[in-house]
Amino acid sequence: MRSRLERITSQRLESLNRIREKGIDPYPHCYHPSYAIKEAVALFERGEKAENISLAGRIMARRSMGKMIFADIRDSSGKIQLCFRYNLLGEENFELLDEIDIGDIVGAEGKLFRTKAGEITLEVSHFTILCKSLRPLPEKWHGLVDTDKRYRQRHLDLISNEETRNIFMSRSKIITAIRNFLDSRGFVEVETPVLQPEAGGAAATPFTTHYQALDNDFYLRIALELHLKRLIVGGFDKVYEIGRAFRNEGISGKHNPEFTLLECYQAYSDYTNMMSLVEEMASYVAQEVLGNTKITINGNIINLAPPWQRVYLRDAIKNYCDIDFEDYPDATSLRSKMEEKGMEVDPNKGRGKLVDELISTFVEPNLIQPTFLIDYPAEMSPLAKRKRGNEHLVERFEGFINGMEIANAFTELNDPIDQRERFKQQMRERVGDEEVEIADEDFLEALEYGMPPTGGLGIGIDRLVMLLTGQSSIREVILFPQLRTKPKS
RNA sequence: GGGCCGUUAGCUCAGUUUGGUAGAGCACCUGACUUUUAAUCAGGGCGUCGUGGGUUCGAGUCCCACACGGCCUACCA
Repeated sequence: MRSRLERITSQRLESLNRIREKGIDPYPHCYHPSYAIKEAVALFERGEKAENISLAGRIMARRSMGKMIFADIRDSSGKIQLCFRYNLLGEENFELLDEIDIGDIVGAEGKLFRTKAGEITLEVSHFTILCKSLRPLPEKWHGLVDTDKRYRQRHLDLISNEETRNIFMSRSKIITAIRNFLDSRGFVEVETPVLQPEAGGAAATPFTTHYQALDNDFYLRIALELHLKRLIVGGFDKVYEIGRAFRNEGISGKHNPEFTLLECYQAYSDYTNMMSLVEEMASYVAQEVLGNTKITINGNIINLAPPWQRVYLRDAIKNYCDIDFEDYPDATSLRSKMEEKGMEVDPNKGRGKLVDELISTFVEPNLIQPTFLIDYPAEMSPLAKRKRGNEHLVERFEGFINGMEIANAFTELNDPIDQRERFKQQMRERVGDEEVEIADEDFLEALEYGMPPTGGLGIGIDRLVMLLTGQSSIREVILFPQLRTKPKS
């Protein structure tokens, strides 16, 4: 027994053969429409002549009236209605329309007019089959809804759902705007290795791979930091990289194992300069992409315009959970205080990770308006420079918007002796199999040549896109999010 | 990793309470129609009910296991 799908596919294959029998190539090599659909519509609306124009796109709907057929086609710019008339096309061409289905891609020439109902429409004088589609598209009212299919078959999601198209158009515009912003300020974009002998620059579990040519196990990078700082040593005073980082950790609505990270470093700067950079960049990007620095999420109006609120981390934690981390100088005492508060605490966590837990549990959910948390405990941040006047703290901030961490930045540690000591301290204080910063000799040696005072910044691009497109799942802003392999049926 | 919910036609969904021949809309096929636009009208056929076991005279429906997905939770950005 044949399924519906098999019937439809075989009907379309028969149609394909009939097209070939007429001497027509159903898969021609190219077609050059004179306008994108949106341009053609704009032309017509301005009252300019729109005759002998050509358009191309996928057929999304078809309404046959007998001797007249309406069809909607869409290209990446927009949608337009085509009108095929028997007396204009002639019998042979009009009958060829029998072989054209929803989902096929066509080119059409003719002139634009406005129908009685007021819709701008191309009256087709000639058309060309550009690609025969063999499978039926998802349903026209609801589109493709099933999340599993939407992520696995993103092409169908993009064909069917305008919202999805808009999100990824926005994503592209956001990244372009970031590049424009940084380029205009004299930053140089670079590319550094994804495959690394040590996974440094953050504390996270890396993916491992084997480098055949070197007969060595390698890691996929978990951050961009160390190589970029080596470029600062090399004299690139303003550098950035937008690239994929990989962390072999949980998958959730806010985490994809491979994610896009922006890191930028500016010599002769400190973390206060990076705060200004973040504020200005975020509001520039929002203005460019949304035309506004105010965004609405979950009914909250969030204003990205500078200045963002600045709160000392110590004060924020005191404020939201009444713990002053300066009263607890080691992991043991802080852990018992947290347990006293009824928290279940992983005994493998060091003091830095414990403070991090206080932030994410008590503070982060409350930071809806853009907020910088400032000055972190030194053991949380082995790559950051100690705070002027308080050696237990480092000059670091994280930027939060809508209860989500967006940015992380510090005054970069450029004292090679302290840097070496801080790596050692990480290893010393490591408890169990806790992930900590790995000492990277190439990086340490570079620092010994001298790195100018430098401000550094990391921004999770996927999360920024979530924010600017109003999405609550990271999978909605990544074209092909990580999913388990489906078993073969 | 843990908890809850879900998986039925190419797509969107009913049907599961109370076991008794598998349903609708879109899409598709045939016919009518030269201003439709969720076109309309008449007719048509199409299913490994996620997978594998079990209970039963009989399972889409009840039970067990597994797979995949969603949300929450845990680690992290």
